[in-house]
Order: sequence, then C-alpha cells, then structure tokens
Amino acid sequence: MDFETLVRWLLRDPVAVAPDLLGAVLTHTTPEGTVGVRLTEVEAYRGHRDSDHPDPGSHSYNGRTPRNEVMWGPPGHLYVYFTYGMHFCANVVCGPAGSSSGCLLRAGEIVEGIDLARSRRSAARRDADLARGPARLAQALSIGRDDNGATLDGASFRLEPPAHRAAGVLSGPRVGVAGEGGSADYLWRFWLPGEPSVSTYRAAKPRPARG
DNA sequence: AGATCGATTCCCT
DNA sequence: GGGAATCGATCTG
Repeated sequence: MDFETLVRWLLRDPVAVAPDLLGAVLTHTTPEGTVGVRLTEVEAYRGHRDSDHPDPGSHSYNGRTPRNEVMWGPPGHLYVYFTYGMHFCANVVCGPAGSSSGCLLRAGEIVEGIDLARSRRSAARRDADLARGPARLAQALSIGRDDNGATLDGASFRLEPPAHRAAGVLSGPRVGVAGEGGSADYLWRFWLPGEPSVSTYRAAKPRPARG
C-alpha cells in the first residue's frame, strides 16, 4: 500500500483504526537488517478533535507539550515515548492533523528477521516473547528516541495493513491506565484471540469488539 | 527547584 | 505475586 493510501486509511477515529491494525505488519530496516512484526495487540488513544470529549488516558489529554507534539501532527507517523526510565513504546499516529490520536502497539509476532530480533531481545525465552509487550516490541524493532516522528512511508519504516479485517477481535480495558480512562467506558484495548504474543495481563473479561 | 510517578520489564520467591 | 531498576516529563510551590 502506498503512503498516500495508508494515510487515508489512518485518517479515522483511533477506536476504529485500532482493531483494523490487528494483522498489519510493521517493518523497520536499519543497517543491521530488517525486522517485521505482525500486530496482535493494540490500544486506542483518542485525541481532542476526534470526539466530543477527549480521552483521559491519553498523553495528549492535558494539551500540546514537547513530548506529545508528534501526536498532534498528521497521521502516518510514529509517536515514540520514553517511560520508566528505560523503555520506549511506539504509537501509530492516526486521525486528522490537530486531533492528537494514536494507537499504541502493544504486541506482535515476529514475521521477518527473527534472528536479528532475538539478538536484540536476549532476555526472551520463547519467540512469542520477542514482541510481547509494548517496550519489548519496540526493542525487537530497534525503535528508540530518534524514531519519534518517523514516517511510515517505507524508507525506514513501513506499515502494511492486513488484506482483510481480522475476525474474532477481542477488547477490554487498557493496560496501565488509571482512573476514568481505565474504566469499562474505555474498552479500547484490542487483540487477536489465541495469539501467544498477546501480553498476559488481562484486566477484565474480554468481549467481542464488534457486535 | 524539588517531588512524583509512569501507556514496563525482569528476576526472585 | 512482588519489588527493583531508572530518568525525564510534568506538576507543584
């Protein structure tokens, strides 16, 4: 899919984009080689212009800051943030420019460059653990500070949406989101059933994402 | 200027 | 199941 088409595909509410991202393949090419991950778990973070009231769980909830700047930009870019003093996590920016929406990439299955991914993730005991969890996924793909704002145009990062919308998508509360944003009103974590790469933490009973 | 705590992971029990 | 590691963005005074 060319970049222009991808941008159009991302130009929607993140709660609609997130389940559609399941099965998509994100690849990152570096001088070391290429690693590709098939997404199995994502979370939606809704910005200010995409809905009547903003998402209390989002980094952009309190407005524009240097850290969340990229989220306010156009879709088709990576929003990468640093957390717990040691981890990076990656989002796909979606929705129109000015909306500050994104989808956090929580887990996936390595489908390309597995040896390189293993070398970056020596702590992983099983291949299913290589990109199980957002910081692990970022490490397997070597996503770091410098990749904040990177374009998904295929130069270094490429995002290929799935040929068909995934069936049987499950949803539940988002992980690590405290307060209102973590309540049953925000079942914006989406994952594929039966995937060993989906992170273990389950905050509540999963339910079908679409009726 | 100082305190707080996080969209986490790993290792130990 | 629990605690440590580790640092910078954001908030408070």
